[in-house]
Amino acid sequence: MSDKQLSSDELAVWQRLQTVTESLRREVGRGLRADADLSESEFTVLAHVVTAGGSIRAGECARSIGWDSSRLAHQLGRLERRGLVDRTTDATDARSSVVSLTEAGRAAHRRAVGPHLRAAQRWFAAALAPHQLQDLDLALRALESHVQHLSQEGPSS
Amino acid sequence: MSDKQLSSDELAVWQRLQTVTESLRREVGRGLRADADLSESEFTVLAHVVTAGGSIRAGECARSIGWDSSRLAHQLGRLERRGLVDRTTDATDARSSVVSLTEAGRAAHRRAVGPHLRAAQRWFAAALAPHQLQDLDLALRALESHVQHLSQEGPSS
DNA sequence: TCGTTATATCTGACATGTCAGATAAACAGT
DNA sequence: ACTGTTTATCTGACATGTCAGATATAACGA
Repeated sequence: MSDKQLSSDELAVWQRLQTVTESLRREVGRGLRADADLSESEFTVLAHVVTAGGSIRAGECARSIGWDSSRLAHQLGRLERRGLVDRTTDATDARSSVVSLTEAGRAAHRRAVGPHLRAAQRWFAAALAPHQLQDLDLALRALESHVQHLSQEGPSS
Repeated sequence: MSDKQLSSDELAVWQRLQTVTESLRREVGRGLRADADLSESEFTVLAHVVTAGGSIRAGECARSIGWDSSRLAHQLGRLERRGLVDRTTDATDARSSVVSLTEAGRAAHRRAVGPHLRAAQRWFAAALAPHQLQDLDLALRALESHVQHLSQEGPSS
């Protein structure tokens, strides 16, 4: 389609995006592990189940997080082994499974949400002036819709 | 230190940053695997060795990438098994090991660099207007120095 | 109903990332 | 030289992520 080449400025920003977000993910994940003994991925799943009201079909959960079903299935297996969620087959569609929080899962989420918000404040929000936050949001929205658009159609150019 | 709480706007941008960068990483990585049979991590290591002139001490490589030494050691093990790099002990310091590219490693890097740049153009740069790129860069620089500053001193607030 | 296709989820194999701790060499002070 | 400490790297255990393919159910058409 377009044969424009990447400028060195663009490359530098692209690389900075990678390294900075990777550091952030690592540091915040480390804190969550230390504060609440949950990985970022575990917390994400628990949070989405909580938001859905305590139980949700697996496929819907995967879609809302943005994961493929395999990744979610593995994570659910680990969460189930840890006793934080239950899986039961859906009454109206026996292919589907319904994920629900155990009491321990609810407790783990409660324990994690405060530290998680504080970590986001400390590592992320504290670094940015209001206009920078706004600019960042606009750029991310543009990227978000671009990526969504691209990944729907052809995998290659 | 500061007890400011995260606003819902800030939380939304934080979450968007996570999801968008994760999608980007996944899609670009998928393309690199398809185009050049290299993972993003493998390519990163090869590229840093190339930039260093074809060989580099392991610790310096880890620092330049921003990885801890364990992560690099595992990746080097895999790259060595694939025949893309060699490891030899440094002549001047027997604790240290020197990583160098094999001919296959050089070839793999050559094969990957074009597709990788095109992927960055297609998935990232194509989505952003020049001023958005600039704004994003400024926000990322602010985050970068903030993270670097924080991770040097105390691990907790 | 039967056969085919689509959908929802799971599984196994393997690559990757993180953590704690092992190993070994260099260094510093005595 | 001896001892303790620091530095550079590696290893093993385990959690995570990705891919291909298995399994089972639902949905649809002949």
